[in-house]
Amino acid sequence: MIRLAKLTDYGLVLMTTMARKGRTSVHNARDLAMLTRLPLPTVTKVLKQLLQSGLLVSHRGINGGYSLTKEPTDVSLAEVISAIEGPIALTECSTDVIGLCDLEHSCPIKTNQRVISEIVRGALQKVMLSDLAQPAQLTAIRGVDGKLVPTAGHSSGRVQ
Amino acid sequence: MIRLAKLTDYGLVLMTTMARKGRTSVHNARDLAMLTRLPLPTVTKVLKQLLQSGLLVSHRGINGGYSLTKEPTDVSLAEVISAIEGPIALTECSTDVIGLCDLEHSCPIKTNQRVISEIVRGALQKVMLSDLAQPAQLTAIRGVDGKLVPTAGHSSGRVQ
DNA sequence: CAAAAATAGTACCTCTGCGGTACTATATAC
DNA sequence: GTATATAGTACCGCAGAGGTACTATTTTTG
Repeated sequence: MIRLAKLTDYGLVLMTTMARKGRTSVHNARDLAMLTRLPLPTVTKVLKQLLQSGLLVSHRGINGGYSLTKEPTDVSLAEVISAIEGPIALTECSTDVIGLCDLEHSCPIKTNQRVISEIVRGALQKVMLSDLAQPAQLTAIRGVDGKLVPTAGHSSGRVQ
Repeated sequence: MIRLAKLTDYGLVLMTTMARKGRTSVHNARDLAMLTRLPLPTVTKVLKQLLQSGLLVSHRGINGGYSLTKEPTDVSLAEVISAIEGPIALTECSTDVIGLCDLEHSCPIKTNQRVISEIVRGALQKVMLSDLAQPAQLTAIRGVDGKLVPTAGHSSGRVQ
């Protein structure tokens, strides 16, 4: 339902937790599992994915662990999300992969769906990890055009 | 992967197809299946869901069919999407249902995830069915703040 | 050098829910 | 009354998410 996968959610929790301690501090999987109250095997799995996407660096052996490769202010939610669940695309049609859809050549809204994906992706690129790490301060967010937009009661909601 | 379900995609195709013919024209399931090149059983299933959500009105018997309840300019993508797959929420935590998440009381980013969902939902509420029905004319879209934003090459994409 | 502690990588299993199909009931036009 | 359409329900198969287990590798420490 336009829903992030659970593992992605966990990834956001882990990245946020690490971001709070600063880029240079090292976190091992066990401690992160304790802090986040998530099961250890799941935590290690997600950390491996974040590592392979380059969002984390690892250090093995005793006193080893993970740390952020970039400052929390330089990591967007879009990066974290796509690190775990691949490219952000609201429909298969909006990826560049061909042959996935029978309607390939006749789909009437293909181009528009790319637009939709762009809008969502753009919104997620505007929110940084540092924004999530400081929940109390997030009362506004940069809109698609980069300007600040209040997050509460924003605009004409016709739906729900 | 932050992906619309196929059925939702079909819903958008069907609604767009109907929107092109205007609000008052009646479409039966068989013709819509032909037009969209989608399997008839699937088309009828989606139409039923759109009907129950109030986006369509139906007329039974010979010469029966479906038609839009509102003008295409008054139907947002958010409405169509939530009609088929329920409330737009990027994580279970951002719905109002409680008891879904073990972290309920300790989740460090719960409030922020609501914000993320709001941003995405807001973006989808800004795009109307009439925008999708006229693909060639959609070169800009209203941003989160309501201002027009070009859809091509817009802004600093750090990801992908 | 050996043991302990951490990550790296792979493989596997379970189970939800999406996607698709079939069937029956009901309403309407002629 | 018959043909044609929608209304509603129930069912099935399967991909993929979520979770687990096991082994290999690296590094610190005594």
